[in-house]
Amino acid sequence: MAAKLSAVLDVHQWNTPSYPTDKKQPPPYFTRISTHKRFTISCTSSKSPPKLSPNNKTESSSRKRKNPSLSDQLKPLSTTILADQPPNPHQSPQQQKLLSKPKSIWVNPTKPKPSVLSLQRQKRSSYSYNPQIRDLKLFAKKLNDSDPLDEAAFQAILAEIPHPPNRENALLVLNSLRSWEKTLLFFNWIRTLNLFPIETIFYNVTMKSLRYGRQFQHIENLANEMIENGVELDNITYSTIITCAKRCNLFDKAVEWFERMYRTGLMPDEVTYSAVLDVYAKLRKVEEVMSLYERGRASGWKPDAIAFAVLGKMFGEAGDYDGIRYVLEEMKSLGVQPNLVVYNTLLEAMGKAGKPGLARSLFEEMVDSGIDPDEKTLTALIKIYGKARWAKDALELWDRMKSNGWPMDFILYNSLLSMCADLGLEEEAEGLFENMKGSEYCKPDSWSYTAMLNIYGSGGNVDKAMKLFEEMSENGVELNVMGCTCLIQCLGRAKRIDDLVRVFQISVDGGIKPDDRLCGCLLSVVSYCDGEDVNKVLACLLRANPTLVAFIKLLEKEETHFENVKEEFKGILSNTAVDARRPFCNCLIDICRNRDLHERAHELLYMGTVYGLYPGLHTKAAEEWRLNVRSLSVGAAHTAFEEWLGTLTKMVQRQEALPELLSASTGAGTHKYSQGLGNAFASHVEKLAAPFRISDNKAGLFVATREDVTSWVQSRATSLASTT
DNA sequence: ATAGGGTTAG
Repeated sequence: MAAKLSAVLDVHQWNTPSYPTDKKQPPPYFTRISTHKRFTISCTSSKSPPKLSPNNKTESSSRKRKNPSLSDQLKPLSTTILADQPPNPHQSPQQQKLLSKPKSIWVNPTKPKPSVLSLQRQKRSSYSYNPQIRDLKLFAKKLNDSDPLDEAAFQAILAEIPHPPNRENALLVLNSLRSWEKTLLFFNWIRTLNLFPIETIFYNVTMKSLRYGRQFQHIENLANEMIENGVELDNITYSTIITCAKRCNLFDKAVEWFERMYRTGLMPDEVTYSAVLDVYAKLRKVEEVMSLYERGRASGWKPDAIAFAVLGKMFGEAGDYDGIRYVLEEMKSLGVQPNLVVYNTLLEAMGKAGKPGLARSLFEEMVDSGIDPDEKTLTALIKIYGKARWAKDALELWDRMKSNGWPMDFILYNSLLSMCADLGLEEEAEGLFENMKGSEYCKPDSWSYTAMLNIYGSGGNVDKAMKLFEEMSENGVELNVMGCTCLIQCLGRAKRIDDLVRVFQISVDGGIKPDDRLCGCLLSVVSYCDGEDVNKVLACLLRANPTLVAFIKLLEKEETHFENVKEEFKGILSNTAVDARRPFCNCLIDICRNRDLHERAHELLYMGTVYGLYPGLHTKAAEEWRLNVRSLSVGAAHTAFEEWLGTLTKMVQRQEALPELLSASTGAGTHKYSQGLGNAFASHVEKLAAPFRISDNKAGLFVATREDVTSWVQSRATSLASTT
C-alpha cells in the first residue's frame, strides 16, 4: 500500500499529455515548494516516548483574558511562518534535495505549463423540460413503492410505462429511483430494450444510486463494462467511483481509479481532485495531501471552500494547530471566504487542537460575517467549552442559542447534556433532561442517560444515579459501557459494593463489553476497598480483565522479583488503550500503598515514568524545580513526592547545587468535584514533616526555599544520628 | 436524491 501511494505521488510516473518528459526540468511543484516546507516541519514535530509510544495529548486550555480578533492573532504567523527554515531531517532525501534549492523556479515559457488538474470544471448537459414529467414521476413512484424483494412485481410495473422509454424519459425515471437494487434493475431493462446507445450519463446516474447504497463492487463492475464497451469515463464517473470507494473504506481502490485517469490521459478537474485530497486525508497521509495540494496550486488552481474544508478536517484530526492556521492564512491570501461548512470544520479542528480561545474568536468572526451557526457549529462549540471547563462561555452560548432561536437537534441536546456533565452543572442538566422527556422527537436515549449518569456519578449522587438506572430499563433504553462505568464509579465511592456487583453483572450479561476505562474504574474501587469487598470487586475484574487480576496477585507476593513485575507490567500496558494507561498505573500504585507495599509503589511509578505515562512530572527552570503531580492519583502523588524528597536529600548531602525555589503542584482542580488531591497531598507533606508550605498566591502549589530544604535535611541527619 | 467533492456526540 505504501509503495503504491508513493508511486502515485511521484509526478514522473504520471503519464499526462502535457507533462514535460525531460527529467532535467524541475518538477512543477518547485514554484511553491517553500510553502510545502512549512508543513513538513509542523506535521512531524510530535515526539513519542520510548517503546509503548503513548501519544499523550496535553490539552492546553489556558484562558486568555484579552480576546483579539482571529486575524489579529494570526498576524505574527505571517512573519514567522514565511521565514526560511532549515531542512527537516524527517524528510526523504528526495524532498531534502528539492528543498536545498528553493530558488529554482519553473521557467520555460516554450513548454506548456505543467498541470496536475484541469482548471475547467466538467460541464454538465442541461436538462430540457420533459412534458411527460408528471406521468413518469408517478410511474417512478410505483416502482419505488413496489415490494423490494419481488422482482417479478417490478418487471410487471415496467411493462406499464406510460410513455415510450426513450433517452429523456428513461433518464428521468432512472434519476427518480431510490434503492440501488431498483436502479440497477431499471438500468438493465433499458439496456436490453436496445432503443438508443447507453451514454456515460446513464452509467453516472446509476452509479450515484449504487454509491448511496455503498455498492462499490457493482460500481466497479459497471466501470469495467464502460471500458469494455468503449463508453467514455468522465470526471463525474471517476469522482463517483472514488468517493464510493472512500465511503466503503476501500482507499486503495480510490487511489487505483485516480491513477487510471492520468494513465488514460484524462485530467481530473477540481471536484475529482478534492475528492482525492479527501481520500489521502482520510488515510491521514498529510504529506501526500499537501504535496497534491501544492502541485494543484502550482498548476494555477484556486482551491474553493470544499477543498479547504478537507484540509481543515485533516489538520483537525491530526490536532495540528499550525496546519489549521495555514488553512486560514491560505484562504485569506487567496480571497476565499469560508462558508458554514468550512467554519464548522475549522471550529471542530480548533477543539481537537486544544485551542478553545481561538475557536471562540473564529465563531465570533463567523457570526460577524453574517453567517448563522447551525446545529453542527453549536455542537462543536459547546463541546469545546465543556472540555475546556469554560462554564461562563458555555452558558452564555446556551443563552444566545435560546434568544436567537438558533437551531437545535438531538445531537446538540445530548452535547449540551455532556457539557453539563463536564462542568458539573447538575440543575441545568436536569432541566434540559426534563425538556427532552417532554419533547416529541428528542426523547432521551442512551447518550442522554449516560450524560446524566456521569453528572450524578461524579457528583456522588448515588441514589439519583440508581434511580436513572431503573428508569432506563423501564423506558427500554440500553445502558452502554460508559454509563455503566459512571454508575460503577459512583457505587464504588459510596461503598455500595453489592449494588456495584449487581450492575456489573446485569451489564455484562446484557452484552456490554468491558473496556479499559471500565477496568480502570474497577481497579480504582479495588484500591480503596477493604475486607470482603475487595474480593467481590476483584471477581468482577476477573471477568473483565483476568490478566490485571493476576498482576495484582503478583504484586502482592513478597518474593516477586522486580524484573518479573517489569515484564508483566510492560505487557499489560502494551495491551491497554493509550488513555487508560496512566489511570491503570495510578490505581496499581494506590493498591500497593494501601497494602503497605511501598517498595512496589515506587517500582510502578518508576516504570510509569519510563514508559512516558507521566510527561513533565518534573520540570527544571534555572530558579525553580517543580514536581507536577496533578495527573497523579493520591498514592502516586505521595510516592512521587517521597521519591523527590529522597533525591533532594541526596543532593544536599553531596552538596550539589539546588535552585532557589522548589515546588510541588497538585493543580487547582478546575472540576467541581476534584478537590481531593490537594488536601491529601497537604496532609502527606505534614506527615513527612517536609518543609513545604501551601503557596499564598497560587492555588494547589506547595513551595519550599533552598534554605528550607537544606536545613530540613541537615536537622533530620542530626536527629537520626542522635537516636542511633 | 433529478449525473460528481467537504462538517455534528464519551
